[in-house]
Amino acid sequence: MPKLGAEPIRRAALVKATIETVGEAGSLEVTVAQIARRAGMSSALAHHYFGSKEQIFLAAMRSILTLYGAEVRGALATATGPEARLRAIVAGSFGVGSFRREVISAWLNFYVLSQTQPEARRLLHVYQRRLRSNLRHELRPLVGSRAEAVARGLGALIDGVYIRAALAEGAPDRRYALKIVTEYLERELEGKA
Amino acid sequence: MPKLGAEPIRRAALVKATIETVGEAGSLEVTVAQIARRAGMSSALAHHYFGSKEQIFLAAMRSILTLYGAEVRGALATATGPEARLRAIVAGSFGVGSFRREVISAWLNFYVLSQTQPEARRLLHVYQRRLRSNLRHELRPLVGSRAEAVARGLGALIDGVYIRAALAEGAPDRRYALKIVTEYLERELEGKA
DNA sequence: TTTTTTGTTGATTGACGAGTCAATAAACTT
DNA sequence: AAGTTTATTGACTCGTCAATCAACAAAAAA
Repeated sequence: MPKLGAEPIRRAALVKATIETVGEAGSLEVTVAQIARRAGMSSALAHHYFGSKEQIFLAAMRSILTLYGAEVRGALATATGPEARLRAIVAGSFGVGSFRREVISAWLNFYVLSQTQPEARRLLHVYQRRLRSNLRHELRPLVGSRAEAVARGLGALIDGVYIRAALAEGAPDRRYALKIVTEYLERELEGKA
Repeated sequence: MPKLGAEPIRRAALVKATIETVGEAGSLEVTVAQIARRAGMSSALAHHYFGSKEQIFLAAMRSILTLYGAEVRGALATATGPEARLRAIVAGSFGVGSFRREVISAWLNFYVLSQTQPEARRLLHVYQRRLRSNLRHELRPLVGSRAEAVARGLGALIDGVYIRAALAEGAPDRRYALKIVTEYLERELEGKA
């Protein structure tokens, strides 16, 4: 029963289902059929819209990165001054949308995918660069020449906290994650002014 | 042509080949046949000694974690005093044996495996706890009540630096990795004494 | 109303890969 | 010498899964 204009809805449903399925399975070794079933359609339809499993994964990854970017931008919107903006970037990185079990787990898996998949790698690089550039920009007036190193450290720490959250049992603790990264930031800023 | 006492040699060869294969492929989706070929034997023999692919992976993971532990202990052997010991732990974490392309990549993949595989998870937990406990122990006299938080931060940062190295192209830069983590440590220690 | 476009799926294909097995052979035991 | 244990592999089984296809249905266009 074709309701026209199904394509965008189907695609979105598949992307959502992919993140959930990969997140729950904790692995990319999920079948297109599993994803499709969760999204309420046949695997044939999933192939019809995305062409291949690879493309489904890439779409899911884009979705995660877009969500992440949106949360950072959202947090940044109301922040003025370098320190506030740095805090906003960090807070945005642990936003309620991104810092969720399945999303974290899916993110980790897509991270691994980036080792093999050129396009996945590209996507990840774009976001890493953007984050580092944002951090560096706000850090410059506060820590001068150390900006680059601190930006890299913060980036790595954020990744590290994510990866650990992926392995921890129970719901990931946003507050605690935030605290760790924020304290790092504060230590680095201490000798400022 | 059975040379007796082949078992330990074969097992070691398979473990080594597994790390190399997984590291190069950047994925756990490698076949037992690939691993076995690289180790110079048939896939049947690999199954004969390990029983299953899963067991092969676990053996490889144990090997990585054992190597890591050995490097940390090695660095610790000559260090006296909390600060020197902390530096040793960090340095050991980026030892020449562990902080190598294939090993890092394999490590990342086994990390992901830990989301699914109970035994892999257990192994990782053991090592994470040991690291944190070591760090905490040396941190206590230096930062007091902050020891726990700093230990967690350091652990996460080390993981984060590893994970980023997995994605970076070219040979991983030990010196730079070490610098980032060491500086974090120094900042935390600054207000000491 | 015929035709085209869009949506949808069950069934099938084709490849691949983990794990098993039977067979072969060299060494070691009795 | 006969029997047992250890080493080793080619061939095979069996399941799984990505991807394709033929076919059907409803809406839109002609």
